[in-house]
Amino acid sequence: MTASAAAPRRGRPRSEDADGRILRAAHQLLLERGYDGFVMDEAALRAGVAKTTLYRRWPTKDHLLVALVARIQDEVPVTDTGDIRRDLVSYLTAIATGLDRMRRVGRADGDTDRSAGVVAELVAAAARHPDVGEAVRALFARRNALPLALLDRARERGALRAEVSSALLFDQLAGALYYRLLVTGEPVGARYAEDLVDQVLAGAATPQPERT
Amino acid sequence: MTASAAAPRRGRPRSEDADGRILRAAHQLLLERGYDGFVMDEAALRAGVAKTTLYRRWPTKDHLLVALVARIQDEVPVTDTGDIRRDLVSYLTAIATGLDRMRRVGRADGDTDRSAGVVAELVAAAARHPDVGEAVRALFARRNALPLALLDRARERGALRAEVSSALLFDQLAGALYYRLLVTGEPVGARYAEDLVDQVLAGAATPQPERT
Amino acid sequence: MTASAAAPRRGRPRSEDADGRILRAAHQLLLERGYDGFVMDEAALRAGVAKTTLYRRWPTKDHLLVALVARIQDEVPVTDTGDIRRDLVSYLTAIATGLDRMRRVGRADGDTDRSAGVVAELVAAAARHPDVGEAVRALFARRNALPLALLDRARERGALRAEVSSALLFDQLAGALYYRLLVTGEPVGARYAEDLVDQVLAGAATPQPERT
Amino acid sequence: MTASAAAPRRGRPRSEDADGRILRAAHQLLLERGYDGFVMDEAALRAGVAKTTLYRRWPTKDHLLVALVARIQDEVPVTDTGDIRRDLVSYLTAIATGLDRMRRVGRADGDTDRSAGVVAELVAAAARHPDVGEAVRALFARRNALPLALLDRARERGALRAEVSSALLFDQLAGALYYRLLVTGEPVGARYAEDLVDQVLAGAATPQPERT
DNA sequence: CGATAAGCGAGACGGTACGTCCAGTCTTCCA
DNA sequence: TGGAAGACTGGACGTACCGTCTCGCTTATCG
Repeated sequence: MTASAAAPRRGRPRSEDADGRILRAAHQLLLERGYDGFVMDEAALRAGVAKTTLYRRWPTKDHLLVALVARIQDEVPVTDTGDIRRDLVSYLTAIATGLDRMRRVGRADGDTDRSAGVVAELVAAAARHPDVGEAVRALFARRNALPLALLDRARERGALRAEVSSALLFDQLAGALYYRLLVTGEPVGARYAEDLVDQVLAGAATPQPERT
Repeated sequence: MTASAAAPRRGRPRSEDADGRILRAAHQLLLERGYDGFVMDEAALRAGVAKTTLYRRWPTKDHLLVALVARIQDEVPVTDTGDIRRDLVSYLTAIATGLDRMRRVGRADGDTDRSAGVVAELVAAAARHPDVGEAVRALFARRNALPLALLDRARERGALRAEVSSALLFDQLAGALYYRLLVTGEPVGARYAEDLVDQVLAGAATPQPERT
Repeated sequence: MTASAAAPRRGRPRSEDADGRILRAAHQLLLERGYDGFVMDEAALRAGVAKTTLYRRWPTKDHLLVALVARIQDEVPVTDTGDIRRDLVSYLTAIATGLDRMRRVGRADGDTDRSAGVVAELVAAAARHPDVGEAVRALFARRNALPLALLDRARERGALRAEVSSALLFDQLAGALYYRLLVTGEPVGARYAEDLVDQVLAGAATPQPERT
Repeated sequence: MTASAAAPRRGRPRSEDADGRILRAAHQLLLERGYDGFVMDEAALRAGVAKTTLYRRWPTKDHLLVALVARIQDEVPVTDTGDIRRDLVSYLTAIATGLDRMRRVGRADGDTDRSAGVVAELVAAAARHPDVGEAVRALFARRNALPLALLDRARERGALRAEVSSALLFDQLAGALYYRLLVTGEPVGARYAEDLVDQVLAGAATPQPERT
């Protein structure tokens, strides 16, 4: 009962085979060369596909790469054990690992550079094309839906204060991670995730009896 | 007793005049055209300087622009009124305003795109050249020193809990801002800054007597 | 029985139209500005063609200009009236005229400089790139085939001594012309051509009865 | 009896030491790199001299190199044994050898390219600057004075026909050599010199009794 | 003997062209 | 009409190298 009423598509249909080959080739090329070194001609060549075919599917290199990364990074596991601290830590650790893998893309093994690599370029790509920005934001909205729901549930069962905004809370957590990755370049490991969660949950201010 | 024995500088000294003209021209050009539209030839032309003179000072367009922005964005006012909440809010608001100005650079007035613009490009630039990354991180280290000191003082006088890490706390605050700007593209205004500070200070978890 | 099985040429063929426009524009530009003043950007601009299109066809400014001049200078008329003296004089005069025109290329009208101009630059270009040298030599081989044949015929019918080498003879004639043009800069006119031919034919030595 | 009345030169005199070092360094650099690869900065560096010092002496790279080559190539031995054939052959052989040495300048040993190398560039240099052209022509006038005198003497003593023009005769000889070197790139060896002289002296035309 | 004039080393500077790179479009032939 | 191949436009980039200029300093001669 797929709604598509046979959509009378005329002419030769797009090769689905090509789609796969392109994405596979693009993925590997990105891994080898990084964002800047990723060249459309080369991508087409490796996929055994004409450049036209690339551009028929994605209007821009930026579009292609954002789509590609969206595909790769889509799954972030969210567990709900009832222990909000534990769930958040494992979630953040997963993200941190993913980001760190992205960061190393296109680098030689010994490279100790702390810069943000591909992630930064994607952010820039989003900045260059409104629609790519839209896509990236949609991607993140989707990705973040689960953890946000997790936070909501935690609040509902009384593990979080009633006044707490889930969105804000999430910003504090994810933001710190991305800030480190994109801006200060400091490492983000499991330890950091734990400390972060602890401090976020506990709050920074000394207890204020009258504020209760 | 400064060891520098006057360093007998040989050859024609670099024209400080040129430096000024270049940075001024570059600044304006960046404002008008944005990162992508910023063209070295044009920058040289406007500064009344040969392109070689640009490249003698900065090996790359990325280098030049990062240096330029570093110059522009260097000053972020930090007040210390003794009321940590107030100080943080005003600091974050100042940053948010600065970022928002950067974001609009090179855009037509009516442009409603929520993307990160120049900031994202700078982050990407930092990702492309290790030395630019280094410079950016140094810049942020310098910029962040004052607010970090502010947090330290607040903790010392008992306004913050003793276990709180200033660095971590700062990440929660600045991170959230940058995350919104660079990734989700949601607006960051004064209201957001206030809510953020409140929640960060108060903590998310419900009071846990036994955790004390 | 030409083996070339139609070579199934794939992809977009090179625009012959572009070829024409380029060569026409380049020709005019060379006439106006001379070798040194000939600038690739300008040539592309005038031809209404991207610079890459130029470089796809000729790897270098030198290559382009040599090809261009080869095209322009290809035709040198050779007459065979049976009177070898007359034929040679008219041939040499034609060459001299052509060279002289080349020499004036890119010069203001009143310019009295006796230097070799474009011709010299072409020779230098040939010296800079082995393949250009090859092309130039091939060009001259083609150009010289006719006059050499003329000399051969003259010898066969007894107008030249049997021992005479056509190649050597040709060197004496053409060489003198080029030497004047390129090295000493003295003018080469019709009068000079006549005297040259006379002396070459007559020989320099006093008759040596015993040498017969 | 030099008219120069001590020319009251003021200021610091030019260092003759520098002159020597420059020319030596330039010579070697030219040999190593050829005309195109000869770079003023490098020449100055090697001579241990400021670029200014170069330009104070020669207004242009072309000027410097022409002066340099003039210096190197100045001496061509002319013998006068009374046997005009022999004298010419040995003279031409000497020139041919010199040219061939020039041709190989800046080339790797195995290089089989037949192009004219430095000689051609000098000719082009002469074409670019009127005064360099003048200098080159003066140089050749000086160089050619001796062989021309040789020819004159030969004619006077009856070894050459009375009507023969020395200048023209010389053009036939030297011209052929330069033509081969600069244009056709064919080798010029001792054998060629002999054949050339023979044919030039004998004349090409069959004896024409009535032309006497 | 100090003023003056030039030479010199070092290196920045202006200028200008070159050749390259790459994104994205267009044209041709083929399935 | 999709696709492969590859030429094409467009535009910036960074480089190269020439010849000039500006420092601070040195070396001569003149008054």
